[in-house]
Order: sequence, then structure tokens, then C-alpha cells
Amino acid sequence: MRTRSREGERRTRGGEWVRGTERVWWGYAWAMTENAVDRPLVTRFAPSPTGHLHIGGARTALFCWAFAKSQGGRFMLRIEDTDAARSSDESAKGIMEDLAWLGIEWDDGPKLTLADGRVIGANARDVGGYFQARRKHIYNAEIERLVRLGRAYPGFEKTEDLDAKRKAAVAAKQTYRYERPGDVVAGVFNEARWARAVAGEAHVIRFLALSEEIVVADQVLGDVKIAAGELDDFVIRKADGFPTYHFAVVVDDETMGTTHVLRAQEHLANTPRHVAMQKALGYRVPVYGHMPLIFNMDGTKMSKRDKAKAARKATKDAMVKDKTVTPAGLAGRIGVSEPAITDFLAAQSDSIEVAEALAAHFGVALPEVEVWDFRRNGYLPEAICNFIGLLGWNPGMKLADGKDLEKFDNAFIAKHFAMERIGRTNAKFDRNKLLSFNADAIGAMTDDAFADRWVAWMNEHEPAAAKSIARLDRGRLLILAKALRPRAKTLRDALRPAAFVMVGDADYPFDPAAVEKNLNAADKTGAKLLAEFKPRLEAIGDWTAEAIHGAIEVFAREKGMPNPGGISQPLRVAVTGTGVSPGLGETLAVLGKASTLARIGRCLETVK
RNA sequence: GGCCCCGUCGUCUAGCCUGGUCCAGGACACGUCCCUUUCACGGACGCGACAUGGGUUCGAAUCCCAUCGGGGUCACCA
Repeated sequence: MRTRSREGERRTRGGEWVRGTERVWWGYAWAMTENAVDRPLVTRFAPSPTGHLHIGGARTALFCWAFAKSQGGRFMLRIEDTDAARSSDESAKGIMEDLAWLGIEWDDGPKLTLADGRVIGANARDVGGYFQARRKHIYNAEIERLVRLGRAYPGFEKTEDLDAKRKAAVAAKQTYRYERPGDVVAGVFNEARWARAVAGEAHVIRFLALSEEIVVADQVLGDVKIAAGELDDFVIRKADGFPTYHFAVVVDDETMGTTHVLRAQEHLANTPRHVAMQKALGYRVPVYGHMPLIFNMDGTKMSKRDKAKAARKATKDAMVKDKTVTPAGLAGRIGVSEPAITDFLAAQSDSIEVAEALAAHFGVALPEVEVWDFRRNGYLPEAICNFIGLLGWNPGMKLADGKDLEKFDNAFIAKHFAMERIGRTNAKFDRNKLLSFNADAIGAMTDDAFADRWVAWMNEHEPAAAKSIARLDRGRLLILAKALRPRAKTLRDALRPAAFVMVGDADYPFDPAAVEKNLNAADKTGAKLLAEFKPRLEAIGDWTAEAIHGAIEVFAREKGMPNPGGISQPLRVAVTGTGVSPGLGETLAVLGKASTLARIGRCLETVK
């Protein structure tokens, strides 16, 4: 990462700095910084409620939150629901819940009541609402002011006409720019157009962009200059009466007191528009910082469509491997109509429902792209925050042994976050590393904590498993937790190695291969040893993992085995049905003496 | 294509501003070995990068320029 000099500091001190041999006047940028610091620091995260919280959005929120906290400022959540067709209240609520789950709590924003009754946003400032759709009157007042200032005007062109012009320009390899009507003059209130608009004629409102150079003093990238004439007259109020994103953002940031805007680089190109409007409206310009983007490992954007792609690939692979697999056959089995599957496979639809049904059927995991996906799949919020906290930011600190400090919690980020240390290069989302962080977080827990969180997770996402685990008393649950913890990278991972406790003593199947190898091979050596060992288990009075383990070792030594595998593998197959399970001491201890003996008995009967 | 941003191991990155301590450090992944009753965990070691070309300098990953490469954005979506 290339570290910037402390531009802000230099500017506030001298108003100029020396770059190479060139002296640059920073009067304008200096004023921006001044504006930002003479009022309470406020950052904001402003998602549009059109789905779940994207993992990239989570990082933006985390950084905005951390920056505010590091500076003793306030973190605000604003819901940008000006797209009436795509926005929903459920989505807004889901996003808030995801943020809360991650531990990113807003000082200002809508109220959210948590399960324990605590309310996030209880002390929010009164700024006239945090949902943009309910702030229409505020935007309209500012629109009219801008129109009367001669810095905005109604446009009456038809969308189709403009689209045609745009297409023609693209076809001719020319840059399309909206052409300002001849009767519109900068700085002059166009009464005729306004009258038509007020009279009810269909129209949009366009911002009247001056031909001037715009400088965005970006705290991450340095200053970004856009030459005069690059901005055209863009739409600030749609025909449906709602402001566009650009206008709403600018008005809200001013009226809500936003001092620092930290957002992803995809917004960089928008910023000159925002700055131009802020100047026209006489607003204070917030400090900007644009963060690098996050991509998949293959360089594509992380999006919901990744799930559809994965499910599509799994299905097509299956169809190639097995010609009897067809959409029609699938339809009956997965509860999705045949046309829906056909459309999905032809990439005519990216339906999440179809993708999930197919993935479940073929037993493939869909890539997580939203916070909810990670949550459902057993990732821990602290691991996620730690991991995304390292995507484009780094504390730049060393541990005592000289290694980089990269394991930290939100409190650490909130204390040490600094814009100067935000990187400029795009990052790829390495799921392996996230998984490793998650495994480490699980490894760092106590067995008690793991047991509680695992059970809580099952209650929420795997109720059937939760029900069968609930049969264990606390003591056995803790033994299980101890056995599971080192082999689970996620909470969901712990399900498989715990399968042996979730079935009844007479209900689990025996894996034929494992039975053959460990019990039947060499004239049933394994089965005979097992039968011989059974009384040793019966004789154990204090049924603990240690006592069981000891009995196995003693028996193996007596039999002159090179290692205990000769008896432990037959035993393992007997009580779990497979050759794979957690340590045998724990496995048997969790089952209990009665179950263990019953299972061995059933096994011996089965292989006889 | 126009405009804008970026370029250190496969990946996340430290180092860059303030040139020498860097034949570039850490983590994940990968490989080998050790531990081991299975699966895991753990331990040791290893593999592996300054995009390229010029320039400045006694000295460049660090400063300058060019080239090449990657990305973003060009909506009545946000």
C-alpha cells in the first residue's frame, strides 16, 4: 500500500503544499476540511433496501462505523428507498438486523429493537426521518430553490428520444452527453419551463452543470480532478416525483450533518456531480474517501447471480454425467416447475429459489455473497468483521514476534482505524482465508461458549438438529463441544461429525466399505476383537473419555497391537456406522454407556 | 470509446510519503515431514512477488516519465 502524506493536516496548516517542484494552491480543498471539522463528525452508511446486506456493503458500513468511533463521532444509517419499485421495508429491516448481528450499531438512524429488548438508534438525532421516501418534501423544496436560482430546470424530452440519441452516439463511437436546450441559461430562472411543470406536464428536473473544473479532495486517492465540461445536465428528480440518488444524497448529507463520506470506488465518478450540486446549493462539502472494490477470486463482481451460476453448473455437470437427469425429472423431486428449471438452466432466470432447490438436491454449496448467507452457513460475526476489515485496510502493526497483527475485533478497529491506511488497490475475496479466520475464532472459544453458540445457531438455522442435541445434558454437550471444536471451521461444519449423536441407537446405517475393512476383513478379526473388548467397556464404572481411552490402550497393549487402531476402528464402526468420528473417548462418553453397549450389540448382530 | 482510479508472492497484505537496515516480512492456500486409533487439530520446513522499459542517484520496491496490464463509470438504479 502506498501511504499518502498527511494531506489534510498540511492543508489545514498552510493551505498549500509542495509536490515535487510544483507548488499547488489548495484553498478550495482547505475550505472543505475546515467545514468538516467545525461541526460534530458524522459518517453514514446508506444502503438501498433492495435485498440482503451485501458483504461489500458490510465492509463499507464497518469502515464508516470504525472511522466515526475512532474520532469520537456519530455513525448514521440512512435508508435510500427512492426506487419505489425495488425497495421494501422487509429488506430494510433485514439489513438492519444483519448490521446489528455484525456488531455495527448506528447512533443515528431508524430504530431497531433487538431480541433482548435493547433498541439501536434510540438516541438518534431528529433530522426529519432516515427513510428517503419520507423526505420528499425536503427534496422538493430544494429542487424549487435550485430552479429559481437558475441552476436546475424542467426537461420535457421523452425517454425514448434520449435513449435513441444515446444509442446513436454509442454506435458512432462518440461520447454521449445530454444537450442543454437552447432556452436554458445558467443562472437564470426559466419561468416558462417551470410554469409548464407546475401545470402538470410530465417532466424531469435536471441540474444545470457549470463548465468548471471540479476537484474532489479524496482522503484515500488524493485529489481527483474532473476537467471543465465533463459534467452534463443530469436528472435530479425523476418523472415520478422522487429525487434521483444523486440529489437525495446531497440534500441528506447536508441536512443530516454528514461530515465524512466513506464509500466504495464505484461511486468515485459520481462525486464530482455531488460536489457541483453542493456548491450550487451553498452546502458544505463533506470529506470524501473512496475505498477499493471487492471481487471474486476470478475477478468478477460478487453478486447474487454467483449463486445461480454455481447451481447451474452443478446441474449441468450432473446432466452430463447421468443422462437420465432431466428438468422434468428434477421438477418432481425438488418441488420446482419444469419451465422454471428450464429457464434457469438457459440462464433466462437467476431465481434464488430454484438455485437453492437444485443445490440442495445435488448437495453442492452455493457461494455466500450476502451477510445472511454467511450467517446461515455458520460463520461468526467476529470472524467476518476481522476478515473484511483486512480488505483494503490494515492496521500496519507488528506483534511481539515480528509477525503482522491481523487478528483483531471491532473494538480494535474502532480504536485504530485511520483513513490514511485505507488501500487503493482492489481486493479479491479469498474464502479460504475467511474460513481459516472462522476456524481460528472457533478454536479460540471455550467449550462452553462454543456449545452455547452452536446450539443457538442450530435453533435458528437447523431446528431438527437442535432438537436432537437438546436431548443431551450439559455435561455431555460439553464433551461433544470439546470433540467438535477442533474439527469445525464453521458452526455448520460441526453438524456432520456430530451426526452419530443425532440418530437413535438402532437407526444409523453401517457403511458397507467400513464394515468390510474394519470388521469382516481377515476372517472377521475386527468383529472378534470387538466382541472380546465389549466386557472391558461393561466393566468401566466411571464412564469418562479418559477411562474409555485408557481401556482401549490397555487392551491394545495386551493384544500386542502396534497401535490401538486394531480395536478402535472396529469400535468406531460399531457405534457410528462409519470409520470417521471424533476421538473415541469423547464419542463413547457422549453416547453414554448404555447406548454404546447397545450399539456394539447391534453391530455384532448385524455382521454375524 | 471518453473520463477517472489502480499495479509487491496464487490471494489478503507489510514495506513506499521521509531512497540504503529488503537478494522484500507476515497471513491464507499449496507441498514435504513430524505428531496421531479414523477425520481433524497442532508443530517444523519449503515453494512463492516488487508489471515492463527508461531516467534521477554512489544506491530505487520506494522518486520521475513512458509503456503495458487490470478496474470503475458513462440511466428518470442506487
